[in-house]
Amino acid sequence: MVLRVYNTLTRQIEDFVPLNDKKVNMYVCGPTVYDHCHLGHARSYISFDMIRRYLVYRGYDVRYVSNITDVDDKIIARAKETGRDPFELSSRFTLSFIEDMDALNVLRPDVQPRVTEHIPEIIGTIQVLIGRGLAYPTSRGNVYYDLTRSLDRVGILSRQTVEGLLEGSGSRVEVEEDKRYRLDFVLWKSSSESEPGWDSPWGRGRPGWHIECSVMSMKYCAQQLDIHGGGADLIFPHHEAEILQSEGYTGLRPFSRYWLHNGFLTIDNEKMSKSLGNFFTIKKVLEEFPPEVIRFFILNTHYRSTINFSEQHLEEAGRAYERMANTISNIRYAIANAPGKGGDFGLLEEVGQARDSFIMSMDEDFNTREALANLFVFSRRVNAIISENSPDRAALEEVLAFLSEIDEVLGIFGKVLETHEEAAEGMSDGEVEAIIQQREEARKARDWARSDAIRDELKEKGIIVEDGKEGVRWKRS
RNA sequence: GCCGAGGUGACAGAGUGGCUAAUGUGGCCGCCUGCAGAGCGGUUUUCCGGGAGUUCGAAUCUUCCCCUCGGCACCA
Repeated sequence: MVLRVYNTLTRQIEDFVPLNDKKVNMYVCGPTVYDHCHLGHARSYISFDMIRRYLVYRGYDVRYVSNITDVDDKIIARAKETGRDPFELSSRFTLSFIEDMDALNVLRPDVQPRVTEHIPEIIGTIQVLIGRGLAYPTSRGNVYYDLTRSLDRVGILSRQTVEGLLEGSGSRVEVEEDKRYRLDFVLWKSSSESEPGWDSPWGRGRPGWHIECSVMSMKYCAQQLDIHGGGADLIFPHHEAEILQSEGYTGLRPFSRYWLHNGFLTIDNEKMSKSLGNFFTIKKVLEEFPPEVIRFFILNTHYRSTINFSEQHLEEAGRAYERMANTISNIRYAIANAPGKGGDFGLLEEVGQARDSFIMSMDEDFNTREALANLFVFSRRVNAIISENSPDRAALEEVLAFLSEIDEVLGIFGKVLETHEEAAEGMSDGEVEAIIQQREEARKARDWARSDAIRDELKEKGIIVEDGKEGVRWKRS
């Protein structure tokens, strides 16, 4: 079976063939840190995290680089508004971002370069572009990319036409007076005294928005990438500018073989925006929902589709997730009571089929939605086998091992799989067990009133008691 | 204006030429249970935006129409 991915460059699903056999160089545009990250960021980085994890699962040697843009006009503007130092602001939100990603179980990139630590490289790259006649400095200390040298490349990713752009952009964007051509984009921007800046051959200034990704991806990945990812909103102009800059610098085409873009996240069917007042930060949502549910919710829609967020949908996802988690806990209880021998009652075959269908779904452009649907089918069958038969321990452990195998990709079952009923504040496991023992005695005596009272009491303390065929089980809610 | 995505059961959301159109949530019924929970089974009447076409066969391809959403020079 071959992995197939949707390539924005060709607008088609293609076989995935890296430049270098099993080696994959992957670069994903990171955030501009001028505020806490929102759910849209979560969507994007969870998607690419999943893609990265799946590539590893399929045996690729992945180098994953994702930047942090820590100097930018938005940061400067926000710093001015709040009277803070721009660097203090950006480092604060960088930490916040990393905190959020850790919470969401997004694996850290192999390299996470910051723009402010790469100013010399950026200046060097711009110098080369000027040397090649692809960029020009102006008397005001700005440097622009000369788009008239690459008009044939405009729209290569975005499918925009020069005419369309000229028509559309004029009304919305103030044209910088020192630009030669209206569509030229800035590589280096001069800074005023009060703005952060670095010395350069063109005077004190800072990098333009697109150049940093070109520079850092080439430095830490390769001159030609296998995968370049980011949100769909970055297709134009950001990624197209990156293509022009990078290819202009290296002379190699294509800059990236595959361009992958995740779809938007909307709130109640509207774009998330501050003016609409429907702006959700990751931190805010984490206050109400566990991270694995947020992850499940996001993976429960194909990464390219628009995903519509609402509390209701997240609650629904929580219930669906619970179903999976219950299956895992059913398996564990079965293991605790399983005979050493006795056969697998078809479990091993189910595992084999589940693995095949997982790979089949994921191979088709990372169809996590279908993969999860298959997993629910698997889950139902396992539950049925467990409740009707008594498969032996080895078979049950095989099921658990499979779930933890695919969780290397999904990253949602960690808590349920790895920890036994985790220690919580209040009561120790022993104390809980002791109280449950009392209830067992009451049950034996058919004192249902007392038995139910104990169960209710424990529930108030966050302990859920369930009576099963094999005996009592309990968990912390 | 230009570019793009999409309209599938109560809701969410896969499927993109061919068995009774996944899966989850919700509703209803049943099994199990002292009860509850979890789980399992069943069920939720014509669910594929509309018309025309291609085809033995279309949610899936072509075409027209209607509607929704997004991008358009520093938003993941």
